[in-house]
Parts: sequence; C-alpha cells; structure tokens
Amino acid sequence: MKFFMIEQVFSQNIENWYRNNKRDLPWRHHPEPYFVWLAEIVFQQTQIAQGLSYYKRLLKAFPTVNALANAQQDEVLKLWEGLGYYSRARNLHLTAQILNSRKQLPQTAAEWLKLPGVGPYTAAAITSVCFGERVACVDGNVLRVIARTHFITDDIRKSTTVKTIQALVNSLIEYADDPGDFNQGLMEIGATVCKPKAPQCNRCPLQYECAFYRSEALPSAVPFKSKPQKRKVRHLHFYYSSKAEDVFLFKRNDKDIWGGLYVLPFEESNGKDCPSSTINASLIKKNTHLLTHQQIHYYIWDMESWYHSPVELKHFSRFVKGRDLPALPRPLQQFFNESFAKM
DNA sequence: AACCCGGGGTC
DNA sequence: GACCCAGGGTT
Repeated sequence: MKFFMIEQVFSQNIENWYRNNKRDLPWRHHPEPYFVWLAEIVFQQTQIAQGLSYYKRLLKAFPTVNALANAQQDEVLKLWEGLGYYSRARNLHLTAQILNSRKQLPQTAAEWLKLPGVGPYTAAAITSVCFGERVACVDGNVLRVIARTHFITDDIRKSTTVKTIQALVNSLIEYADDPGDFNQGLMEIGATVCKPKAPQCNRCPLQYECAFYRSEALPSAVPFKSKPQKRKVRHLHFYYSSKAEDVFLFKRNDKDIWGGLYVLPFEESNGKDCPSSTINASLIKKNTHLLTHQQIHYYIWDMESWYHSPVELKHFSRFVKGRDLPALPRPLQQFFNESFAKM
C-alpha cells in the first residue's frame, strides 16, 4: 500500500489531465523561449480566441527576436492594432532590442523579470515551460481555481490575496513532475473547466480535492471579487475633411490611452458640446466607445478643408486616403473603414 | 496599495 | 449591463 500526500495527488491529477486534454496551440509544438514569450505577451488579459490570429500574424512577420528588434515600432503597433493594451506591443519591441544585443535569452524567471513588459506571471510561464523551472504562474484562471479548491474567500483584487495564492501554488509545484505541464494544466483547467459562471465540476480532475465542490456555495460566491470602479466619462471631438485627398494624423505619446497609435486632430470637452463651436463643420459620426475604465463619447466633425482645423496642424503627418495608414484606435479604424469604402 | 491601460466575448 | 480574460507599469 502506497500513501500519497494531498499535494502529490493534486499535482499529478493536474498534469495527467493536462496531457490528455490540452488544447492544440501553436507555441506548444515547439516551446522555445521566443515563441512562448511572444504568446504570453499577446495573451495577457486576452482570451485565446481573441488573440490567436494576432499571434500568428506577429510570428509570421517577426519569426525571430532579431526580426522583431529590427522592425519599426509603427510596424509592430500596426500588427497589434485592435488588440488593446498597446504598452504590451511597445514593451515587446523594446525587450526584443535588449535581447537582440545578447548572446542568448535568459533562462531564469528572475532574469526575465528585469525586462520591460515581463512580470511575475510571464517570467514564470516562460521558464517553467521552456526550462522546467519550479515557479508558479498565477493568472486569472489560477486565482479562480485555487480560490475554489482551497475555499479562499478573500477579495482576489487585493494584492495580499494574490500573494497568498502565489505562495500556495509555489508550494504545490514542488510536487510536480513537470512544472511547465503543472502550470499550464492549472490554467487550462480554469479556462476550460473551472469557468467563472458554470464550472463543469463533473469533469474536473480536482473534484475530490476541491473544497468548493464539497460545499453548498454558488459559483458566483467563490472567488469573491470586489466591484470595479465606475467608468470615467470622456468626450472626444475629432476633426476630419471628407473633401480633402489626405488625412492628418499624429502619433500619441505613451501617457493616457492609445499610446503610440495615430489619431486625427482632436479636442476634449467636459460636456457634449464641441469646444470649437464656431468652426464651420458638420457632425458626420457620433458614437460611444467602451473601454474597461472609460466611456468615450466621440464625435467626428467634417470640415470644408483642413484649413478650417481648430487644432494646430504643424506637428501632424499627412497620409493619403486609401493608402495604408498607421495603427489607429478602434473608433477611428472603424470610421475610416466606413468612409473609405464609399469612395 | 491604488490606479491606469483595450477590446471583444459571454450571459 | 455586468463580468470575464494565460497582467504589467506607474504613482
């Protein structure tokens, strides 16, 4: 008769389940650091279904660290256009240039952690999968799964709760056969079985180790997550000329939203009224764009010509309509698609 | 520790 | 409309 500690059962169940149930994802065929690093950056706060085509496009355009390092930032951002959280693309590019000057890529989480855009989660994911380092990945999935199995009811938005769970999984991974499989398995269970609203406990490999399953608790009760703050309301007035043959755009800085992307000249107002109410322009589009933390009411004003712009244009660049434009925020990307389609 | 940073999918 | 997502940086 052989006896196992609960931690051993836990990790073995995860790894065995993962080897039989893992999804077929591109970077899992050849888990090299560059492929895994790129994947981890693309899929930060991004579901697989949403980011997969972006990952493939980026890898095709930049098959190596060297290729990525030698690209222009605008090229990288253009391929990232629409995916959001654009600092990921800027830091990805910056880190590629740092790595490109070295002989080899880092092999420990501590070394990866020093690079821009690489935090505790990403560093652990890369080195556990590629080098078998025994460091736990704690993402949104892991927080939910562990909060349930161990019935942790603290607010998972609190950094103290994340630290508790990080320490807990770090102790569990000591018993793993393959730390990479353990980490990916735990996340995969969260993504495909232990879902937020309707967990499929009947097919979960941790069913008999799970305090949540044994309890009468509702899925919505564990994990507990405090309410997010309300969206900030903003009004943005963009200026455009449908008659002109060209477009004026400027590259935004890294502060505020859409850093590194290009936008039309615009002004912001506190209310709905256009700050330049005296200009001779007609409203051609009005809509609302929702971000996680902002509700953006945007207005696009059609001017007779760029000469009528209320915004100084000397720092803007001209682009020909219909030609390839640089990376744009979603609202402007949509607007140009609509308006150029009619031309 | 709190706040900022996107966009799409789901119920 | 509320909530979720293979998080990280800044203040």
